[in-house]
Amino acid sequence: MTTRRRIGAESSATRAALLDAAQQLILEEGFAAASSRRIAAKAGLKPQLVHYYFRTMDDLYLALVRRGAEQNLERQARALSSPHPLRALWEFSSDPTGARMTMEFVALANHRPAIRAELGAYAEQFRRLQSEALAEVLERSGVDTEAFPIDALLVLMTSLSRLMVVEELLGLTTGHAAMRSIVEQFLTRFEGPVSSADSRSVSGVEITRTRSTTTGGSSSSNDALPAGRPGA
Amino acid sequence: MTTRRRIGAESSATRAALLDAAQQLILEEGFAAASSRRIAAKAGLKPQLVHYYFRTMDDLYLALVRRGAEQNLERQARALSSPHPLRALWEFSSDPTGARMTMEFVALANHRPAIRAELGAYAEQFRRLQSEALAEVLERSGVDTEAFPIDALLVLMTSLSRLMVVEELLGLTTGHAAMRSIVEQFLTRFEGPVSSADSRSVSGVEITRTRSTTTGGSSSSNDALPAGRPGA
DNA sequence: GTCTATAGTTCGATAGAC
DNA sequence: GTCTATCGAACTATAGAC
Repeated sequence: MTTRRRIGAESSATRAALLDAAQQLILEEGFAAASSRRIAAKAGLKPQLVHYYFRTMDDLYLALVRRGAEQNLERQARALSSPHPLRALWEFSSDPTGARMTMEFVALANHRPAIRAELGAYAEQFRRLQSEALAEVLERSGVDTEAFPIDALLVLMTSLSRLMVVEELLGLTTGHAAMRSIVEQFLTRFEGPVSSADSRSVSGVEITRTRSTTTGGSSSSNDALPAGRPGA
Repeated sequence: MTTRRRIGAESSATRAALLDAAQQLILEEGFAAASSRRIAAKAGLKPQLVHYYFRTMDDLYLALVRRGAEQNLERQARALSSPHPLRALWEFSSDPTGARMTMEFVALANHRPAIRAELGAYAEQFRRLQSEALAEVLERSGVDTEAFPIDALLVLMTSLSRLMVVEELLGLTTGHAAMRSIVEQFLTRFEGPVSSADSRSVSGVEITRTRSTTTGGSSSSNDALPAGRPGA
């Protein structure tokens, strides 16, 4: 079926550089701008190299989903094991860069079955991870998981953070301050007030969106698509 | 500045047919598929007509935003004036077709300033309309708007309906049933149980997504982009 | 692993005849 | 208002030399 053609190794630094460039382009100008030519140009490489490492553009996008998802699974695991998992989770999924990246991919997934399948599978993993990690923590905290199941709480937190990020992109902030204050009350009630120790370092959402050269394109060098599960 | 060239009247039936075709294409295959050539083909017209009615593709997309937004403002006004405005609002913003259309446009807006501005403006209008309409109703219903301001409630309802719709597109439904049952409790508490009279007829979200010919392309003939405000 | 060369599409947009 | 004709650009993907 598929025309047999040489394909570069997954471990290649060039390949990683191409993925980095693609990610940056998608974030800055959307998928329409992430063409093989432009990706290569941004990475300082020849366009044909894109097709050497990825048979089709879909393959490239898929690789991007996988890489981002793996990074996020790790980050989320760290967040969930913090002393204040709820708060960490909230901040994690409130990261604008991650939300934007997720948005782009979900829109793409809507019309590309292969990407939808991949994204859906990871989304389930993300939620399961959250669910399991919070189960014991919340029982202890005194949350009434009878009236408000953990999975529902996760849906709630995810949806709120996602929507607010996206609305802010459009310049719409009506009701956001009030909503954030309510969330803050909730977080404080079950995990105590903000301690300057958490947040930042714990959630690990310190996005370096400004890589443009190729130097040192190791697998951990790129930080976009960092927030919550893909699903908003 | 702009090259002067003839532009067709806004009242044209052909123009409406082009917008219909574009909307359908976006819904089915995303913006990437909504090219001038493909839009014309779907409408059974010549590609050049697209540029006769719209100077650029951005102009066409903008016209689509405007038309959809106006339709939605009307629908939402109807929903809000129903005997059960909260429930009507919930069902209105839970419509999958509207959510998908909004998603596409938000992703586009993210990288096209003109569209972002237009979408943002409408989003504000939508929320203001919701806010004003619910103000009196809720005070009466006994909702504690001190602890939970109306605008925050709107953010909450919008975000929940949007996220669940999108997640379902990906095949992820964990926590949805539990969340819906909680929402249902809330709605029942303040507006009573479901009466078969509301829903369907009131929210006006009876989508006719299956137009493919051009016949009768009046301005009210197309029903996509029907749900909630654009903002998720 | 990276290069040159290139086939084959599709795209947005315009000019000008009817 | 709709048509024919067309320019110039961008795109995905492949073959084959180095």
